[in-house]
Amino acid sequence: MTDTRWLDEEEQRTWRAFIAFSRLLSEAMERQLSRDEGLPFSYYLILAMLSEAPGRSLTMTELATDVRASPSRLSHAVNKLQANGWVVRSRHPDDRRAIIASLTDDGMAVLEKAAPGHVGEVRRLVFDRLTPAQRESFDDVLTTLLAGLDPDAPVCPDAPVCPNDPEPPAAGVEICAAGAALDAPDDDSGRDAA
Amino acid sequence: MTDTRWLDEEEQRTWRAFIAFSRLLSEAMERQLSRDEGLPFSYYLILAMLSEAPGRSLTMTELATDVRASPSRLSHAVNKLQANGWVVRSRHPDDRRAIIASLTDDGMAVLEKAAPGHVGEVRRLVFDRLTPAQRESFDDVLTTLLAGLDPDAPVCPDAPVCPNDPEPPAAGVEICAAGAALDAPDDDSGRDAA
DNA sequence: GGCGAATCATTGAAACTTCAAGTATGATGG
DNA sequence: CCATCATACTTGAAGTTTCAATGATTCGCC
Repeated sequence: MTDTRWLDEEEQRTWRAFIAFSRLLSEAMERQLSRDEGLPFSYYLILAMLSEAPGRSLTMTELATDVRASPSRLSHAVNKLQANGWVVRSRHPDDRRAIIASLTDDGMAVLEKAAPGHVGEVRRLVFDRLTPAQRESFDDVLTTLLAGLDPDAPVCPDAPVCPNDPEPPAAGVEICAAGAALDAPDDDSGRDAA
Repeated sequence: MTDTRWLDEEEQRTWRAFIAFSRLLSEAMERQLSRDEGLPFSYYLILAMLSEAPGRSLTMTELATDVRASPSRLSHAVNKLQANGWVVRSRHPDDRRAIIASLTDDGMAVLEKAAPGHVGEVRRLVFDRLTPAQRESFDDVLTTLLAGLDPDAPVCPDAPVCPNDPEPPAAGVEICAAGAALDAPDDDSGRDAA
């Protein structure tokens, strides 16, 4: 117990900076989305992830994994999103335990409306302030730490988070709305995919 | 609206890595403290900040600023901590609007008990995985970004967060429990405050 | 001295998340 | 076939945070 290896002064400074940054940034993101769209960030993330999925659909379990939420949390959240008409649930054809959540057109519209403001905030608060070298170091550190936190993290090893072209142009609004969807007129094919 | 400057592929990868890291780490910290001490991280932070303050006391506003919580959030949290006997409230001698929150001996004991496990987790998940150069880059990036988020952030400019020696050896358990307090036998001066 | 604005803090309701069951379906083995 | 266990998901209650409204007190100013 007393053999704890405490943090030295520099480590402590770094740690405090991280805590502070992490809180302030997430609050800023929440505030922006909440103010402009009345949407919590975690809900935005769900819509974004669905928008990228083939057929804009995923099972609850897949979706929970993607947004890193507990099954319970996701279930409650989808209840809300469904009540808003942004997501619908349907049975899985092969496994009747599973439920498929799909983004509706209304949900997609909400996401497309929210994306620019959200991306603007990310850019303003983060990327516009970093030199290319800093951005690269940042990425390096995050990747390193992430590996230790989540061994099987499919986060961004080589391939991007989302298997984004095994299907017809998935046309999702990415977490930060890479923009693909905003130009893609219609993939509304709906689902064959799912 | 359509003139949004979207994130390029690298920025997007970095941003997703940050989101993932941030969530996973804070969940890991919460889990560790909750499992071992039944204490939410935000409460731990309040105790830690109080422990570093002169006389182990701060006004609610000062405390809220230090832990970066809203006044309301802090008030609710202190209600809980007070119910546990870890913090007490008292009137400010000079400004009767203000309330002084002070860490009790019981609260200090809880903090000292919780610190080693918490620090161990931080070390294991973060600092043990970074090279000195990485740690330094990380600090640099965080400092840069923090400056933009919180202009008047007294986070760690030159002087450390807490005015830590204007008084008799403050002997606090720092956020990461630098260890000072764990050796400091007694500053229990308690202060007129409590 | 006293009015109005700003500051310090608290409260209750609503929103979100977590925790501990609980239901239903699928897979396994006798 | 049936018992058993694992998986997929939901629910209700409890805990924490946010939001809007409110009570005190102090400060600036005439």
